[in-house]
Amino acid sequence: MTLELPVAGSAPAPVRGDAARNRERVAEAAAKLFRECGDVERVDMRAIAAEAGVGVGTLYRRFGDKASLAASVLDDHARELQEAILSGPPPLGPGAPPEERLEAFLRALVEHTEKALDLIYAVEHALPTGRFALGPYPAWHLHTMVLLRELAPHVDAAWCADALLAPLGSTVYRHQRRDRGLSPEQIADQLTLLARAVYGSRA
Amino acid sequence: MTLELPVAGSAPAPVRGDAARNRERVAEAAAKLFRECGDVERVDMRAIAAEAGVGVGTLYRRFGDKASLAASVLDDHARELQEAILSGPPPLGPGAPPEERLEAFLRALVEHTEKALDLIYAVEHALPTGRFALGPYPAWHLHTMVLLRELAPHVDAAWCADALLAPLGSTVYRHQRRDRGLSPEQIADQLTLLARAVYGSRA
DNA sequence: ACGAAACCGGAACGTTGTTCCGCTTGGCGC
DNA sequence: GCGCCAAGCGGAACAACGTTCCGGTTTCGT
Repeated sequence: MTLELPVAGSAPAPVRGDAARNRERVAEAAAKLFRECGDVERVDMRAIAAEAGVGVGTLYRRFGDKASLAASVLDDHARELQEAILSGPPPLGPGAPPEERLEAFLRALVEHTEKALDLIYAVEHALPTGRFALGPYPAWHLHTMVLLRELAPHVDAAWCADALLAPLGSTVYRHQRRDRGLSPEQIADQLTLLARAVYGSRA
Repeated sequence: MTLELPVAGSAPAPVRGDAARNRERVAEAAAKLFRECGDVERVDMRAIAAEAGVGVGTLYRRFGDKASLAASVLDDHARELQEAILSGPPPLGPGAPPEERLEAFLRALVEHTEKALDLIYAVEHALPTGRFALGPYPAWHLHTMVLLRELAPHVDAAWCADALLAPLGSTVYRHQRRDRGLSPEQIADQLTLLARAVYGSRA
């Protein structure tokens, strides 16, 4: 996550090779078990340690506590999408007109949610603040807000961005997929229609 | 929650007076502690028992487990709103045109969420399925869906109902109130605008 | 008033997140 | 190549939690 930039006057805090290797192993083991079990709370820290082939102390030295481990796992998964938005090819990346970028973004977000639903659901449920505080949400909200401001200066972009992203929260998405039987394509289509209704409306 | 309907051929299972009294006490104590603490997981069952003046065994005999206790507390709080919708005076109850009923419903839901936010947040966060499975959500979704079908036959009413109710999930609402600094009135206004955009749009 | 059935309290059990400490190991200066 | 030592390691130990269990007590129809 952080790049370990050396700060003037302080020791750069070099990371030992085995520590980095173990961190990787733990992150992978945690992601696997969270996904398999479907609920972070039902995954034992001892089980993660065993799966990774390390002791429990190592988990706590690298990640602090269980919630931080979960959060770290979550934004490992989101980084790819993040980079595609910031510097990838249009229409997801910069360069396309706002309507196309917004639609591409919403569809990419549906795809991302679909691909890692169990993991996202498991982690979001365990975080004390839901999805808003940590991880990729602030960036997604900002992106949506900027595009909405171009498309519809007359609406409250901050609120509408939350409202557009709310159906992609893991609990809502999961409910629509499992209980209502909707396909990812149907959800993406509906979401696109909702977005158009928002910026097509006149206050 | 259930009405203890007597089944043909079985004893009606009379409820002893002290049992009913204790059930009431436990529900009140749990609601108080959930609200004060802001997170179900951080409230000890022993603390609820002590606050209610009973033993922990009584909690489990009446409510089965912690999640059921939390769920029970939650729909005690929602029953009032539920009845106002089904048989109260217009525009919340039957008799008003659909646009007015929908708007009144959304505003009432904002008010309800605002009044019991800490409790709702605490309980929803502890439930394994979020808010969808138990409690009042199915009724609210159905109500919204029926009204939307009258107002906008061209949209997917089931999906749009979820989308309209999603910003009222306790995590989203809490985020908007606390982190974004919006007032309940602003949220209700924005939600109303969103609803109008939905049924005012032409597919 | 009396007896049976239902109910009560709280000690006890198993599981979990987290801490702690003695031993091990990797990387740098020589 | 080698030794030093801070950083890292494993896993036993601790505290807190949800839940179960059982001997004594209370309620209510008769």
